[in-house]
Amino acid sequence: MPELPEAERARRQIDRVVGREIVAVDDRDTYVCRPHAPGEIASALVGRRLTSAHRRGKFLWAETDDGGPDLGLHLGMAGRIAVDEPPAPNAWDRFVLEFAGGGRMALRDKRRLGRAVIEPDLSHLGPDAAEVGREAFRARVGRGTVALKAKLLDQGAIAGVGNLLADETLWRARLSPRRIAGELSVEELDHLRRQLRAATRDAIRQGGVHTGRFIPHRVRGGSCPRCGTPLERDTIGGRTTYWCPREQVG
DNA sequence: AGCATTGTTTCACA
DNA sequence: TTGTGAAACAATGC
Repeated sequence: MPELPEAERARRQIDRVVGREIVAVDDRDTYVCRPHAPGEIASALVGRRLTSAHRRGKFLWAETDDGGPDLGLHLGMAGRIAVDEPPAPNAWDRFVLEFAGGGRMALRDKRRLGRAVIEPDLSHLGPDAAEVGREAFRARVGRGTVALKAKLLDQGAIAGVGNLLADETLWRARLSPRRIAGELSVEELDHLRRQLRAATRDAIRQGGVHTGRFIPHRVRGGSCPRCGTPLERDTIGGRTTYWCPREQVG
């Protein structure tokens, strides 16, 4: 599920535990917690409190009190943040904070591609896709010879757009995913940015990227919800891509 | 059985 | 050096 909208909802969950004292940490999953050894994150956090929750693109982090280290979290392909919910039955809680008084916060992730890390490095991330300014968007997205779809997915260009949000945005903007990023006009780039912000805002408000106008039709045999044309399907930028060959031309 | 999957990193290659 | 594309990663669901 996790793209920018899901990550923002996860950030708000983390916000709920700000101020609580951490009394125990389960960091035994050495894949999710790599490169940390078991107990490393625990010893850095036990006794502290989270003081704030932040997000850039799909990456989450929380600051800690008394100059403690930041805790970085990523939802990977299937993760979510579960606050004060009973432990998952299938060992899907890959990383857990337990708080004084019995509450808990878990990174719940079937696929195990999520991450928990101390002092995360965000230097490779571009500006958040929901907040990037017009000039930065033009400069970062409107360059290069890669397909437009692939450019939207490049977290170093702008951060937060995943496969579904990219398809939803391109459909709203009526731009082909195959366009060359560096060949878009300034007008097209500004229009694309506006549609991206709208799609993102709607998805956050309505509960996830699934709730888009295009995504429900994004299946084999699906057709364009505006004009009824059967959707095209191909791999672009390494990801399965659906689009309307009639409206998203060129 | 085989394939696809809403993400990221690494590596080979032009 | 820069950019691009494929593969690997883990696990589940159809």
